[in-house]
Amino acid sequence: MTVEPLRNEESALPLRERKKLRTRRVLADTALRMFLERGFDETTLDDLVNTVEVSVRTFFRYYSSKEEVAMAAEGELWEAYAAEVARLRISGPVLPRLRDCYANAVRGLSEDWAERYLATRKLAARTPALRVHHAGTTQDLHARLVETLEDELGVDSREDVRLRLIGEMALASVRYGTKNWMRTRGHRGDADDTETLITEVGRAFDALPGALALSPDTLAQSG
Amino acid sequence: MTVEPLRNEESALPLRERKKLRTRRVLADTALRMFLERGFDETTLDDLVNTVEVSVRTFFRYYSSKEEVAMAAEGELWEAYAAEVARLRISGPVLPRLRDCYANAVRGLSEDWAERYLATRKLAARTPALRVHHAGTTQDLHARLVETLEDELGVDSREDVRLRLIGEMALASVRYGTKNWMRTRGHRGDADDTETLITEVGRAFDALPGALALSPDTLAQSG
DNA sequence: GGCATTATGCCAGTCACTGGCAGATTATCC
DNA sequence: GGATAATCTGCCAGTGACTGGCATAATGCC
Repeated sequence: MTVEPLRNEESALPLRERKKLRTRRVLADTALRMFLERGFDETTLDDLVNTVEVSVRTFFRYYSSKEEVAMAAEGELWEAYAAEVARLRISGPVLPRLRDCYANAVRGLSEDWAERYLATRKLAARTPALRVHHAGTTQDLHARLVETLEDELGVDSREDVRLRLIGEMALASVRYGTKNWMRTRGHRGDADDTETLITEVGRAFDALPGALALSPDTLAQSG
Repeated sequence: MTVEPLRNEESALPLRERKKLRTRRVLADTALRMFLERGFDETTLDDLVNTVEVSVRTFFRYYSSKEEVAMAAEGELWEAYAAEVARLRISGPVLPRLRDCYANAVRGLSEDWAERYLATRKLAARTPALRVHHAGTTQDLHARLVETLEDELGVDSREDVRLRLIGEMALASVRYGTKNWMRTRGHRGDADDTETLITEVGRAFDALPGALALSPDTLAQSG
């Protein structure tokens, strides 16, 4: 297995932990590369683990499915977003805070994340199985967000459906802001990719009131 | 295979078509019953096809996956909803029309649908694989709705993100209205289940503006 | 009744995923 | 620095979802 440089300063960790971290990364990076080159369905897990020189059994100790390793970059984002919302102490309107949390989460990710994320989403766009997986993880994230909001606001989401709805709105904004980001970013990989992503997602958040009131008459004022 | 009565008046169809329709239904009904009794993961496809006395190969000519046959009732709803939106000619605010479409779609479904749907959703609530499948089909439905709205409104959803957002809002309302319906319906199967479902989903639609403006200060006015 | 069409069943195969156990590697304690 | 405990990894054999190809059977049509 090719030894790759560590992304952050986790060199302080014990040898065993560093090795595990590296295996995780090599698996995700190699998987992404192979899936993009040959296609997700056309690449078997055997292909992947042979390339990385790891047994199948070991693979499943790092990732719970072929889909998960493909979407590892998105998983990082979801984790960061959930953590950011968990730290939140709310006063004032909730939705703008959820938007801020997203920005903070993205800014806290590692240097090369944006590039990997863009590649991941491109792969998902052409792979039905990954779109389904994406939908599933998004729903899981929604459940976590709502649970956090329940604790923070002291409201039962079964009693007040608005908690669930606002969670959906936030995640919808994330989803379609990201989609627009992918379109604008095209094929190059700029250094300020993350800031563009944050801007696009912010735009989607801001478009929510307009979407709610959408009618043929209001189509003129776009956004 | 036990011969079940036809649900509607499709007796006019040629024999072959009636048989196919019946096989489809027996598969879905038996699957739902077995999954509820023994659990989704614990019931193999072999168990199912042996019970229905159909070969595995034939099963996959009717349903594309084990998940799909389990969620057949939801599939009927999604089809009806998409068809209803496709018939829509919009003037005035879009969101209330999407709510009406849902009501019309539900009212157009067959007599025993509500009972099967409730059972389906209960099963999905305790089966991770089905929750993922549900998320996936919802996303597919969203794509169809947005496409329809694009045609109807003459707007490109890539240019105006509000189209996508309003689709998400509608489907979120459907999702959480349904969740509340399941809670209120509990275990019995009333005759007016469908109207209660429509009412609950309507409530969720109406809660959207309040969700958008949600803040600790507005928590008092629930719904 | 005969022929074209279409549905079904069987077979053999691929691939994702899993439990259990043996062997290797790393951490820890003296 | 060497023994021991904890952990990680690989191998094996298996299950179960899903598929292509081909022969057979049922149905529709005349």
